[in-house]
Amino acid sequence: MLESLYLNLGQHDALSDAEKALLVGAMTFERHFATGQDIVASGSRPTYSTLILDGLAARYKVLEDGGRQFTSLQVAGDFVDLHAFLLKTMDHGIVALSPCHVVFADHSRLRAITEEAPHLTRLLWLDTLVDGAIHREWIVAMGRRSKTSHLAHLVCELFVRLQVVQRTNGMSFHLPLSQAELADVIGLSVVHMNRVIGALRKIGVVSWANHTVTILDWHKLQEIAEFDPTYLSMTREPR
Amino acid sequence: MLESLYLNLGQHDALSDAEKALLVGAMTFERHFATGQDIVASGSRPTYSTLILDGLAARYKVLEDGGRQFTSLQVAGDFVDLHAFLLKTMDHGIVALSPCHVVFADHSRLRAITEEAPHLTRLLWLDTLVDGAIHREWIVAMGRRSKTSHLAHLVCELFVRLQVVQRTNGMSFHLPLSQAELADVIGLSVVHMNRVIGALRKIGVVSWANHTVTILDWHKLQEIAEFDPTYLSMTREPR
DNA sequence: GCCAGGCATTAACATTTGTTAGAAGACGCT
DNA sequence: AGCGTCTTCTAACAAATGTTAATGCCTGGC
Repeated sequence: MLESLYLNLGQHDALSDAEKALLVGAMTFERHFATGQDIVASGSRPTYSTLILDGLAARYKVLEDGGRQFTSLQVAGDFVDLHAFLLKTMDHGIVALSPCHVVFADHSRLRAITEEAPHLTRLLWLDTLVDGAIHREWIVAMGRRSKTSHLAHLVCELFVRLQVVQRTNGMSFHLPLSQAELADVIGLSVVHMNRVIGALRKIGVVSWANHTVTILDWHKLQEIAEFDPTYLSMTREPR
Repeated sequence: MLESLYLNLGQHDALSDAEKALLVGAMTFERHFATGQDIVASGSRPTYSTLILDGLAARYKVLEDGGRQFTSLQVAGDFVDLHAFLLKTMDHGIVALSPCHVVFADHSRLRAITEEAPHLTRLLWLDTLVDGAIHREWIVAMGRRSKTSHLAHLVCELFVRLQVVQRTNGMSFHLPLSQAELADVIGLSVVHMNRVIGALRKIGVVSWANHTVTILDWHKLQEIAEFDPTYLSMTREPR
């Protein structure tokens, strides 16, 4: 059941069978969320962390004027709120952007892992560190890239992350985001989001229809995005 | 010597004397960096993590067109590259924005801490999680706040963080950043950065001269920024 | 005290991005 | 098939932000 988690953690360093067993042992019940449902509410103090088995979810904050900003996208194999294990209080919400199948890991059992399984603890820590690295890359994209480059970068990142957990299909992947939602990822108005998608299409590096993105020219896309996957730490080495 | 680190980690949960001793034991040599010097180079694979004892530093990335974006500001008591302990390869650089006094913690000794001191490990992990929370707040600011609000938010955040490590002076703090550097924090041109600072001054919530920021109206500043310090996890509770 | 260079500030203009509004298309429901 | 609703896409205009350039200020070196 935890295949996607093994793929995710395992891309950084080898996972032993004992460690896999500990992860399985940390899981409690499963649940399905419908598109648009909140998986974790802002301000809550969860006693479990949520692992996505399938689907797409996002962290977000809402401002007083109603503006919404997504701060991360989470795919299969991602813990959406592993940080809440130590941060305790959620300062943001997490919403399902597609039907999501998730499983909950008890904080008390995660704590036991930190007491007894140092290597696995480091891998879980690392998982949150990669989260941070992705955040930094997003900050760079928001601050200093053109919007076209930003979108191209997002496509590169999602493609690579989805590939790791075997959710790509050739050079295509499913991206169940409306343009309004995408605008809340990039930090744009819907109208301009539409212009930017149009620009990428016009250049001919991606086709984008029916919530399916197909990369037509990976090399050129990567060039536009200045995409360097180093920040995703995809090399397998002792950690 | 590690007072600022104790203040930083200790704001989240109590630190025992044994834990303080472990931290002291992890430290190797100290060093001073001049303003503008790189503390950690992008692409390097450090075998130690760097703790700031005094000074201001920043993580940054540089794009092909020469554009620079800071992804975080680091103050006394912050580990600037604790994440490199597990990420291994630096995907960004770290530069001193003022004269910096730092001390290096050996990765092998940090690793020993993860093997033997679970609670301290969780506190170090937490430190990197707060880093991530700050990143998310920056993403929200870049994507959905007005530039004035973004700057106000930054001032609020820095004031609170500096207060924790006792680097404020009443309602003032030292901010040794040129407007060009500040522009690389917010993601603006220098000219517009100047306009935005002018706007905050005009509203009368801060005075800003000689690299010293004085908050004249905290309540109003917080309101403009929609600043809610929850994300900094400043409550002391079992972790 | 004088000079050079960096920094802050302003102006004028160009470009990007947002807003409002509406038309056309897609999609589920009955 | 028909309907309503959400989504995509466009247009026209408004506002925010970037660019280039010039000015004056301040500070450190001589």
